[in-house]
Amino acid sequence: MPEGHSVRRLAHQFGDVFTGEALSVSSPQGRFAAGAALLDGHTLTDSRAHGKHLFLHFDHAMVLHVHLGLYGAWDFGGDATFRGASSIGAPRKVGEQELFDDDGDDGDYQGPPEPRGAVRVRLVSAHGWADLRGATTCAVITEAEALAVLARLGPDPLRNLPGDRSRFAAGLQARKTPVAALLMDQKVIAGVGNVYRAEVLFRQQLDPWLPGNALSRGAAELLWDDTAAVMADGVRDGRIITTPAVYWDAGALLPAGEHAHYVYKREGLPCRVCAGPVAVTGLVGRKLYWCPGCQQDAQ
DNA sequence: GTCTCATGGACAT
DNA sequence: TGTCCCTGAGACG
Repeated sequence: MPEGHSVRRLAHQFGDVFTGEALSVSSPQGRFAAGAALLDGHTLTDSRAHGKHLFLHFDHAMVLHVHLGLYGAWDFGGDATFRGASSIGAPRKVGEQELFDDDGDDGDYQGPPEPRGAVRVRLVSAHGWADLRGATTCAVITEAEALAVLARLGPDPLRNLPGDRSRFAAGLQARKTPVAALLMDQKVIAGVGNVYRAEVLFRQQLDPWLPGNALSRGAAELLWDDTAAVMADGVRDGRIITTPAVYWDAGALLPAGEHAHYVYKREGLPCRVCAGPVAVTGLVGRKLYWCPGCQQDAQ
């Protein structure tokens, strides 16, 4: 899935291309027909992200709440006006990765294409369209219900509001759960997924099994700051890159070798720092990638 | 064609 | 801790 950085980019994108526009809302797949009818014809007034949750606010105080889950994705298309307004370029697909669809014919936009596959929701403005597929959550809720969703989420490092760092540090230190599990707990920190979890623990040289309450206040705050920094890079780049440029091939941004990560999906390969083999272990149902040499033996 | 896996999370047990 | 849901891509026959 899109971790928090992708959802933030999506919020920007909806703000840029659809805010202030009356939208036709439909569910080509049919599964969201009732929800679509509640929104159809209304104007998008605001677009917000918190962690992995996206909230599209409409002029009648109803909110489209979307969580992409593992497989969800949005894609976009439109005319020159739409593409010009887009912050991420359109047409685009934003899901597990961002793709540019180069079969788009800029010149003669004829409206949205025939829906392909299972399109849960389609939004259409005068200038463009957006399709949602495969989301875990897609629901029309009230403003109060949206606030309730926010209330059960932890601080979002991409917002990084005053007090968030302390709240995160306190959340870590209050529990004896392994720090690798706490980073995936959206009540502790919102927006981190399996890639950022593994990469940030490596960057901070933290043993994934270290209990939260064994971290010092300083270590917890550094973990927050590094997560905020690397996720902000992800918002800028539109992809998760956690390694510094020294590891990339000369030239463009990450060509041939793909050296974007330190440990994620690199099991068995030599660690970029200590050259020992990167390991993968199951932790609460997910795969945890880490370097025993750097993150355990060194402790 | 069929199977497996994936950057989640809710719920039951 | 296990099970189920959402969809599509790639590996395999």
